[in-house]
Amino acid sequence: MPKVSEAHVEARKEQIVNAAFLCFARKGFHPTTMQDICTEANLSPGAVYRYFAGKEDIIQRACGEAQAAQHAGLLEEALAEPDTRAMFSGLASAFFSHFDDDGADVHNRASLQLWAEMAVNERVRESFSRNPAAIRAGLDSVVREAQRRGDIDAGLAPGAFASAMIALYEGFRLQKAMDPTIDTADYVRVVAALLGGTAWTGAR
Amino acid sequence: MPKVSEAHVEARKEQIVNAAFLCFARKGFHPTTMQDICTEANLSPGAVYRYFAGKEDIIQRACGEAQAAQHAGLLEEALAEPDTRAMFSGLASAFFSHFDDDGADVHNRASLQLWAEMAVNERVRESFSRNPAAIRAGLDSVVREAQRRGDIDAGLAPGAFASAMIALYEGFRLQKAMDPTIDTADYVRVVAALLGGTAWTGAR
Amino acid sequence: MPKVSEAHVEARKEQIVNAAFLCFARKGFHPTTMQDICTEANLSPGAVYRYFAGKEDIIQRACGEAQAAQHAGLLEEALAEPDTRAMFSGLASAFFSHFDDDGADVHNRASLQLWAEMAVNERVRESFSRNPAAIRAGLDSVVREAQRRGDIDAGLAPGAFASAMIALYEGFRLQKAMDPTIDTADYVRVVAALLGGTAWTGAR
Amino acid sequence: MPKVSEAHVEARKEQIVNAAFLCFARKGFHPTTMQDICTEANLSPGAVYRYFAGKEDIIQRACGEAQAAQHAGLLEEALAEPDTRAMFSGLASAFFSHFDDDGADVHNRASLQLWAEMAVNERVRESFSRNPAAIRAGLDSVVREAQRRGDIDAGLAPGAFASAMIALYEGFRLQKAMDPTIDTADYVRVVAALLGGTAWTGAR
DNA sequence: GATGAATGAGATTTCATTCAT
DNA sequence: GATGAATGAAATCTCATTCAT
Repeated sequence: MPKVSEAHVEARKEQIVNAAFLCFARKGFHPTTMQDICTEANLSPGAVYRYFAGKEDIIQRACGEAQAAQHAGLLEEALAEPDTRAMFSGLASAFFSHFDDDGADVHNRASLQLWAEMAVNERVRESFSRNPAAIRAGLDSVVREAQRRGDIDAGLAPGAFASAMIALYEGFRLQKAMDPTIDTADYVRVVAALLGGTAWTGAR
Repeated sequence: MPKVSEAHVEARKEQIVNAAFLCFARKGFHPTTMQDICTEANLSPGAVYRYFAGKEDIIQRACGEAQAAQHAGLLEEALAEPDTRAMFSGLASAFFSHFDDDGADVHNRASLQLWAEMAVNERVRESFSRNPAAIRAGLDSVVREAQRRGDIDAGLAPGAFASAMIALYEGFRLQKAMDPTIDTADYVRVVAALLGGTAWTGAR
Repeated sequence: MPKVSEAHVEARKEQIVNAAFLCFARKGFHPTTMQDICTEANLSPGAVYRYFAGKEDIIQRACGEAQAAQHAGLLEEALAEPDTRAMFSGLASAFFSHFDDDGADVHNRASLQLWAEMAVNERVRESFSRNPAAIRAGLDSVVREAQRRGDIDAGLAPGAFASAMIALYEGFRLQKAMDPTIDTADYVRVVAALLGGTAWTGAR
Repeated sequence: MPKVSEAHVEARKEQIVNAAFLCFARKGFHPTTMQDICTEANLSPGAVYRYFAGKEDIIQRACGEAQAAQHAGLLEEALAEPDTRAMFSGLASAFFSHFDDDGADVHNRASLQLWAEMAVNERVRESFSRNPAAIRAGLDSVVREAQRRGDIDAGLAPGAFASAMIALYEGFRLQKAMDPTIDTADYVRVVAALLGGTAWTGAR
């Protein structure tokens, strides 16, 4: 009896969060009304409030969803790759592989809402800084390893280099959110070339 | 009648937009109330409505402000620089020079709000896509020039390269908005090195 | 879902319109606030807005109510009466029969508000000119019939005669709205006498 | 010095009241804003408040204007006419003579606003019941005189007869306010015929 | 568990009125 | 005297949340 219930509860929560996620991507957090979410989820307000304490709560959960794709796991894999260029281009491929999925633009727009909210809402910022921090730490290790191997200029600050990698990732998402027709493959090639030192063909 | 007005009206609008800008950076567009703006501007609601038709109108003007710094003029200057590396590092310095100004973090947070709003609000998107488009076009020219000189791999799509440059810029702003203590100088060095081909020190 | 709704919705709308009607009669359309209506209806603002789109919408419905009494049906009955005098006095009795009902003065004052609004508000005028037009057409037929029978001077314009009948009706309402103590029975006698040619006792 | 001033003051008041009158006829009392009046009068709010204590005050004065035409003087003249029919038709002509003047429809619509306001606003009602009362009294005398002469059925209540005369007057104005194209001359003929006993051509 | 009608605080906006210039 | 910018109370309307059924 509790087992069924538990599954049911999770299913309902999922249903609501998905609906909310869609609404947020469409209108942003604040312009989205509870009614919007209820309508999208085919549920009554009362039902929604059985599963979530309030709008804030739903935003939190939906934001978690928005971040879910950014699995830090990739980074450990990357470190195992002995060829630095392969490591970088592998990372680029892995990170950008979802950008042409179905619904990726929904995800990108929602992600933007999350960034904006984090900039402004302490609670959300605290909730969601853990994952980015982990990724940043992972990238940091990757950069240090590349420097240790002598492939990346040891004079560059590893943290700043990691920032640049994050910027290449999130900054592209920004642009995709504005115009989903931008070509991802071309972009990935540029990123791999920049990191792998093959973009520059002039004099060293 | 016109004696006081002309200048006075502009001053008042400025005053209100500045107040709004601050509020937006603090709370985001939608959670900011007219009352917040009035309080910040030390003005009554009636006074604000003498100068702006409504909240939407203020958002528009404040967004304009948020973009103002992104002067396309720099790009024409850059094209005149014969040394490609100098061109890139000049651009990087110029673009990032405002990131440690007083109030830069306010600007960054507000900028994030604008991105989020653009993703979601057709009107705002239309109003503000012109400037980014101009910058993108300018960067495109810069990249093509670098390829013509043989300094950048001609096999890379210039538009994608421009996207990467924008990502390095906006993606850093994202991170600064979350954590203003990130070091800008280190970051600029990394960007210049990536673009100028000096980051990679391994085998070509 | 439909079980309660159907009837309940209508009942609520009725309740709100009745409350509004009372308020309008007391203070006029524009000085009546939504809060007045809510208080009178013992409902919260949110509840009222579930049933009506706004104040304008309520005014429309309340105006419909204000007109409801003016049933064009009477006129067809009247045409069937072969004696012209009986026809006129029957009409007079029927039309004025509601003037001493409970709440008639509320109705009269509200009616006045409607006239004033119609004079000034295109939308309301368009919504409510249909019923008066029908009544005018009906009276026109009545007058023509009386002329055909030779009881009313054929040289008089039927439309103008109909106007006079309307004036005797609405003009009395005006006076009742100002002073509800005016005697209706006396007035009906005068109207019947004027129309039936028995008021004048001098030389023909 | 005080003489010029006084004339000036009166001229300004006139100017403002006229502007207000026009606005009231266009939009009604309450929807008309002070700004509307100022604009129409080509005056600033400050100037208007020098001459009137507030909106209420202007409404009062404008209402006075709306009534001004209804000069009780006509009634004394009427009593002097020895022929009752001539008396009635003279009154009708006199009373309705202004209905085709330039600006009569403005006046009619404004008049309607006044009636509506009187029904609802004690202060206005008190201010403006004097004139109608005088007219009613005058008409009463006229009716009694006609009854004394044997021309009007002595069994009819004189007050009710007077009410009918007022109704024929104000009720027509109502209709003119809705549709200014209604023919006045035709209507006056009907009124004179009704009162003078010539409308009924059937058996006595 | 689910529903959706109801609540009521609070947001945006208007406008009569004042007052420094 | 005149101006019109500024005030701020009040009006309309929205929406997160509750609760009887």
